[in-house]
Amino acid sequence: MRVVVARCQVDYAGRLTAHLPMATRLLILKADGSVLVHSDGGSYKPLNWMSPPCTVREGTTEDGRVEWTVTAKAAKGATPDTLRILIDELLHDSSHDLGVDPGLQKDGVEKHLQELLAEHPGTLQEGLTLVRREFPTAIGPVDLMCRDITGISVAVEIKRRGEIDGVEQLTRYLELLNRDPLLTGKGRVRGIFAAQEIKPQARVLAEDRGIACAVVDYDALRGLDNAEDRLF
Amino acid sequence: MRVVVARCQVDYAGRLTAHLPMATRLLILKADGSVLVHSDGGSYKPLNWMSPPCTVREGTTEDGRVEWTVTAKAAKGATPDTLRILIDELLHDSSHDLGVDPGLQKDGVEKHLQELLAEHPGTLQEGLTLVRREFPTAIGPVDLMCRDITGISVAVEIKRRGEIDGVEQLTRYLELLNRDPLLTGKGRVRGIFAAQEIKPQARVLAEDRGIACAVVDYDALRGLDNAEDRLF
DNA sequence: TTTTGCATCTCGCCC
DNA sequence: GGGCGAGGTGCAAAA
Repeated sequence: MRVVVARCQVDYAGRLTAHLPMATRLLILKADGSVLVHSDGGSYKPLNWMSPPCTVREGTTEDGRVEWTVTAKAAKGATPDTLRILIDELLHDSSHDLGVDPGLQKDGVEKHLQELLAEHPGTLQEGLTLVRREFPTAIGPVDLMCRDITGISVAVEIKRRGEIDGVEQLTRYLELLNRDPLLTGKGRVRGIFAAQEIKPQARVLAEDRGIACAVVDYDALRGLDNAEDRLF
Repeated sequence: MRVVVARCQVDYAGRLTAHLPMATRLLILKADGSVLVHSDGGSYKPLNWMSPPCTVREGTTEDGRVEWTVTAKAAKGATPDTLRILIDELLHDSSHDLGVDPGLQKDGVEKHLQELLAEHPGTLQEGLTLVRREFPTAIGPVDLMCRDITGISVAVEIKRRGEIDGVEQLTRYLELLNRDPLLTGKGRVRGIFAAQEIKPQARVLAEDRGIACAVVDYDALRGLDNAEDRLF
């Protein structure tokens, strides 16, 4: 990895064109050829960049300044994306051998929430029992298929943040599920939209379509789980 | 901006928990307190990070190693996100004054496509004329509201890539627009789904709902525009 | 391999 | 400040 601080000007041409006027920035050249251009603010997104696979060519302009030309591997029949970095003044330049990174270990995303709710469907609605997780349909799997105390089927869609498109998704599932006589024997399939946070518009749309909303407390669910673990 | 290369171990606790085992990485501390942890590969996304606003506190562990604790500004009533970086060996450490960045100038995204189609609605369908761009409705603006040769209103949704959620969006608009007697005078409002590329599933859904699909040639439209410029 | 859907998404616009 | 849509989205699991 090469780390450079330089006064530079950057031009990108590809799916869009973008231009960065001359200013001091941090330039990172990774081992795979990818390049990042960072300023001293903003979030993790660089001002400009080139994703791998790509190649960097170091050249010199007519007036003797260094210019890097980063070229992406061209897609079939298209002009490849290019990033031109014109360097006016080099303030720092160092290279480092980082080796291969062992990678990130994550925990606590939607899958985990689904596991916890599959273990404790009763927290969504009194008496609800699990039929199966990832219940397959022609347009994709329903997160949880359950049955309520009266035997009616209940489809549960789980999101971390409940927004309007999640309600649309559940609506499509319900439309399809309600054509299946095996599921509608005891009455029309109901829907529950479960999320750690449900946006107002999503709630309105869900209620308008007769879909129940359930706000899920992740920490409390994890607590339930740990409590049971201690019993066995 | 401080640039550090170090053998380090990183732990994040917040919306999820994540752990990075001890390895050599690039650490960037920006002027606003934000921190990025990069490996020598992947794209522009860091392995781990903390977004501003946040603060960094440099401390020492019992065994004498340096540890940075990055704490995000806490959301109301929630435990704040934290990032702990334990440094085993410092391989590089330098600070640089970058100043304020003048920022990125962009050109050529969806807005431009919308402008071009607003100029040339006839390329979507013979005889189509523009009523207005960003036609307001209660659930958001319709990209283009047009009228066809028979006087029927036509709502156009424009996407760079046409996927299923775009069809859903247009469907919601049409549902609403068709309740307005001012628009339905000459017949039900029709929909056109316009994109540079339309995914098969989106096409099927659109046709199932009586929505026409239009694949847009961005370069050809730009050509039309330039040709007209030359006439005046 | 391509497609699909989530993300500690980020970012910008408009209310 | 919150909501919503777009992104040169990135990313990984599934098909």
